[in-house]
Amino acid sequence: MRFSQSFIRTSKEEPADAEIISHKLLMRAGLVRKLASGIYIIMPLANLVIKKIENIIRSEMNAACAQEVIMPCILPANLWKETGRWEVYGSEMLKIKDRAEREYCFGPTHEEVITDLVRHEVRSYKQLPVTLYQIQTKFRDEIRPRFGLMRAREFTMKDAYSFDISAEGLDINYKKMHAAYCNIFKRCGVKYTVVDADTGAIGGSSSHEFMVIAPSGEDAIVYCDSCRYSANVEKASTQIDKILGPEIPAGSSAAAPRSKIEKIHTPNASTIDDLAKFLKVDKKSLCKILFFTNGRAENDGREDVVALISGAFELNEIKLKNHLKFINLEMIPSEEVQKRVGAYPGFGGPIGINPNVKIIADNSVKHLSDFVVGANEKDYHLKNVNLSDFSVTSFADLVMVDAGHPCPQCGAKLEKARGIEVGHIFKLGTKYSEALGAKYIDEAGQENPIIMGCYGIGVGRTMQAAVEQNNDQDGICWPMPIAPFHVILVLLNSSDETQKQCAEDLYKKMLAENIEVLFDDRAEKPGFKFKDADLLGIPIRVAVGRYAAEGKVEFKRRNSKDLKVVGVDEVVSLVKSEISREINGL
RNA sequence: CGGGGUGUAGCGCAGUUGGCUAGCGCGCUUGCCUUGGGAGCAAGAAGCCGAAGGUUCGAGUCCUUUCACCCCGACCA
Repeated sequence: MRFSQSFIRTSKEEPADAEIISHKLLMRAGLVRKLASGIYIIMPLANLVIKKIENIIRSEMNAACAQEVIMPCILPANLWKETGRWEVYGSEMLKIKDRAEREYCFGPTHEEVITDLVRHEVRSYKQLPVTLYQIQTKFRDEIRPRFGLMRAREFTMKDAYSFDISAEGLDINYKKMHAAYCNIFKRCGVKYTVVDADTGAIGGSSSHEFMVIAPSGEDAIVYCDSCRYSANVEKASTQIDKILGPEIPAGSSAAAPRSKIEKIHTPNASTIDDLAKFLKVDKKSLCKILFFTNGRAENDGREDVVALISGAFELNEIKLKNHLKFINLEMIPSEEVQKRVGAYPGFGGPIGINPNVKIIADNSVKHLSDFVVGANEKDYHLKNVNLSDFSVTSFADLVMVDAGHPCPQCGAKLEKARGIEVGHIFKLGTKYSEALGAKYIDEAGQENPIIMGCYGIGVGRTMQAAVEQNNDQDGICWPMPIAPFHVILVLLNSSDETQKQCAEDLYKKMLAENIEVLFDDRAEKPGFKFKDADLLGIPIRVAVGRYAAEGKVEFKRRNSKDLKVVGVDEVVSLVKSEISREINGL
């Protein structure tokens, strides 16, 4: 490609609405353009990168025996109503109607469609297992799109679905996909880590996320250096007894009140920190109360709950939401807490509240004795409270794990980092096959639901994550396997006939050798071209300049300061060996 | 959806005690000059001042409504 004829539009000025480095670089290097909030045009250069990522994905999927299909992006509503997700997915789904007022959505994910396909095509165990995938445009009407392709509303996703006759079969497929994903991200040249994850709206029994580590990542993860445990904080657990001491066994003498409950005056101490300071005790011995609701109207199935947790921890709302099986979880507005729950915000406690309100307690509460709770009266708390003083509806792990907490596996201190979720794999089990009646007949002639897994990769997000991880103050530094071009050939002085002839010859030679080369033949000054070359981040730069008269050119790697002057006749083979080493050697 | 903010040339911005012809930098066009890290000079093109309504002799500027976009939260590949 000749730069002079290309549709590459670079800019030295930063766009006003980009926050993170990769978004700025994507804009400055002319890789993407925004059409509307969360909706982007992929420019020619970015398209080259995306096609490379897609082809890496394809080769690994095919190697894992997955077969590519293309499902529609406009999906009929009835399938979604069958699984109940027409409601559950809610306003994140873009719903549309045709001229006959029939309802459709623009597909946000494809479990329903693929399961519908398989229930019609598969009858016998002999047809299983099978894994299908597609690379296709999705639309999710995100509440807040941001960071360019990082959280776009319209985006390209690779989604794969496996169908098995047994849990063991699913395990095998899940491991295969896990390995394929590792290969894919490694081949894309990004540093990633795999973490235990929450399954969210997709559902299923277990899942792992593939995270590209970057400070700008939207997810927090914790990991353990000594045993390699790692998890999204949404999912992570810890060892409570290492922090609070052993659990107090229910019904034992220790669980019985040791001292009488005592009402204490605690003026203005309405937060855990204030209260701990006021009472001169550790936060551990306090019990925090939080008020939640499923957000529905009073006469439309509203359910209010309170959650209890040791003052030593923060509450993880995702864990609570999963435990309650709520579609929605919101905090009750503090001005309504008294009326709805019968507790006094800031001085709230589980004793004496509205008996219809469920009390969900974190497991950490089992480790507390003679603790402090609010008295449900302004400026008063109760001390010497124990679990036997009120009735807990259910216990659950509700802890938000943080850096420094003990690793759930080995007890070492956990570290915290941020990551960009580029891939997510799920063991779905029979959630969709049962809802849609996707069954097979086994050897004994029995009908059973098919056991499913699903596996997603955000293609555009992976591209941007690669930029987020591979850049410097001058621009992008593409990893070789996904670089839009392998080489940028820069003619430094286009009015110098010797240089020009030399560069044109080299360009032809490289094309003849099938080298992916961008030829900067523009009549610009050298400095201008160097800046563009750095911004675009093409891994190898060959510059034709003042040494052209001696039959020599300059060879430079984007991610190194070293400049080599090499003969025109040897540069092509040098370029070729660098490219093949980095693409095949990874 | 709740909270905060911004809409003026392709991009980044100034101009808002109402006033005459709406400006600056970058980019763009033409010419000259220049060619090793985003050169210089000269000439030029480019704006329904987000949209609609109102107040006024007069609105980019004031009022009302509306739309779009961005940031903080929940959601996700």
